[in-house]
Amino acid sequence: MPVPPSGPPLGLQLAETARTVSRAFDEALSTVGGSRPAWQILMALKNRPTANQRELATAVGIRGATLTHHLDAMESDGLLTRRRDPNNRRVHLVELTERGERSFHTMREAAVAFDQRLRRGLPPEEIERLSELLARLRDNVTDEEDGTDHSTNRH
Amino acid sequence: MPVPPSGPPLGLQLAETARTVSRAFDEALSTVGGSRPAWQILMALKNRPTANQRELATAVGIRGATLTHHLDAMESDGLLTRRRDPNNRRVHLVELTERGERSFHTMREAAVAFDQRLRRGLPPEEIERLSELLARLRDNVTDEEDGTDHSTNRH
DNA sequence: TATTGTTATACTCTATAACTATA
DNA sequence: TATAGTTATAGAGTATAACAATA
Repeated sequence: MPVPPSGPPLGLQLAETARTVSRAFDEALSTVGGSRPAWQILMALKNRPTANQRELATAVGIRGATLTHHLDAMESDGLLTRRRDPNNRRVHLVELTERGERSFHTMREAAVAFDQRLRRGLPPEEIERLSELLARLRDNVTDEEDGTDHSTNRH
Repeated sequence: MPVPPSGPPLGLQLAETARTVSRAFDEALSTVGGSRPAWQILMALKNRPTANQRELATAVGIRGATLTHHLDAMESDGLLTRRRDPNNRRVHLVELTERGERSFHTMREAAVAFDQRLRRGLPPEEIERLSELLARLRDNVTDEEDGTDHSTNRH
């Protein structure tokens, strides 16, 4: 079985980078009292105000029960409210509070600062290139049209 | 406060890519009965056979207690043995068993296959470039010589 | 019955603190 | 006392399964 001659497995480098960077990113957020899940949920809410939870969970990439878990914490922190949709009382509309707005902006600043740190020494073309490469990696790992059998229906 | 004009925060894209790719990588390993921590520990062991646990933990980037946790599982799976170092009986030497060797090779194949999937459509120069960019990102996030105050002595 | 969300429970990875055994 | 490792415990993030409320 021919093995690619290229150096250390890309997957490994990537996993390592992923871990290192994610850790630093999480830490940057927790410094301002945030967390990655909260940040992603807040962003999803900014994109679609008064979203229901199914939409949110999908946007954030987690399961409904996991979302509930985070929303409970964020609600008791006063970042958001949940209320029934009058049109369909099964649906809970999630909305940001004033405090949630402020928290979002604070986290956004932390994320931007983190970005600047991350970009140090990388000219814009490189950033652009990296951005494309990352998108490509996501696609490569998400798609399943490639002949080989990963019998993994995405969970 | 000037904010970089560039699109979606790089940190976010990266976190998202990291999560997606890490998840897929973890799944690729678990398909062959492995896991990321086990894989990293096995690799560290291949690099320095009969390492002690302090060295291993450092190589893998986790705490001693966390390593013990994983080693317990791997030992009861028969992948490795721990025995006292006769020269310094405080030290536990960790060594791969036959079965550990096999497991390593299986995981390595899974990692290589994952890599090929990850590389799809990326010519070697791009991979090389990506590899450098990733290293750069790790450095940017690991270093602390940049004026700003992250009072984070690396844990 | 189907859909939306919650509750109960558990798993994985990680960590800190207190402990044991050596030195 | 200092060092190597383990045990006890906890916390964050995630998941599945069973449930309640609504349609």
